[in-house]
Amino acid sequence: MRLRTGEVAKRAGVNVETLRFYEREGILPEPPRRASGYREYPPDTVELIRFIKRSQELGFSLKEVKELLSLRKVPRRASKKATILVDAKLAEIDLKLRDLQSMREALESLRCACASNGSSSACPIIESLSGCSESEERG
Amino acid sequence: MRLRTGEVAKRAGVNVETLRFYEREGILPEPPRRASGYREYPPDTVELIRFIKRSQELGFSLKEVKELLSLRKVPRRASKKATILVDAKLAEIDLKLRDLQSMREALESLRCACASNGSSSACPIIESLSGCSESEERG
DNA sequence: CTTGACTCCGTACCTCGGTACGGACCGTAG
DNA sequence: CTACGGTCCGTACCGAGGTACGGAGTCAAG
Repeated sequence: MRLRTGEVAKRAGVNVETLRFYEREGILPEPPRRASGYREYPPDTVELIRFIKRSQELGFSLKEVKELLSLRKVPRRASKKATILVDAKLAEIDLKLRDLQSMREALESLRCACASNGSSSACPIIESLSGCSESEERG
Repeated sequence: MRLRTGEVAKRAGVNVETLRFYEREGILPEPPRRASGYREYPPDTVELIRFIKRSQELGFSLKEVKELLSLRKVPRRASKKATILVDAKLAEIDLKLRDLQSMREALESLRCACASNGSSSACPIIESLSGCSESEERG
């Protein structure tokens, strides 16, 4: 049950050209080919692409996604360096989680602000993400 | 205590040109000018820019950031439509939070997998974000 | 064995989010 | 008054992440 480009693209919700693009960029592994040259993808390629797309929505670049994916196939042993990389990613994710959470709270309070009157001018949204306490220098 | 472009840029950690770019795009409001034409920013512009930058790291486009920012100045009354927009954003954020959380868990378990042996080939990372249960059609 | 949809490949092009350039003007320390 | 750095503006360019095009080969249905 192998899939061709069109089918994979349709199921994953992306353009066929995108598959070729990812392959060129080394993000998607080169699939086996028929004699005719047609690509034949294993079905779980669809999940892989969805993962890529979601990661992008979370603010990761393709380069970072590639990194993330490379973690799949560490040799189980001798992966102390991998662990370090994982820890770095975890920290990054935790930061995103915190930021997202405080943006959420800000929006929530903004929603309520329509009910309660409010004459203050300080904006909770901006306050939520403008902090510079923990992590300066991350641009 | 108003700031000029260079100072704002330095404090916010962006290029001076970026300020002009944001202004052109209508993301940053046009600041007052001196007689000479020099921009004079209120100091909280720095927070605003930091907000923009962090939002981008969370996967929001400049267009979305603009939308988010527009929520600041709804007239407190008659903002039922704004509430709808806020709710949409909240849902979007919740989805990001869930995805991020499950990516986090996957990475965490991957980290442990180095200690425990594991002969399975299913990858927790991809599994974490490949789900299609709740929200098909979000590309 | 034709037709129409699908796939191949290379190359060109596109949007987004900036960055850089260059020539003129401003502001202030010496 | 002269430097020298900051700022002005318009325009050109850049990298990331795709997207489109066009000509040729493939494959399954009729």
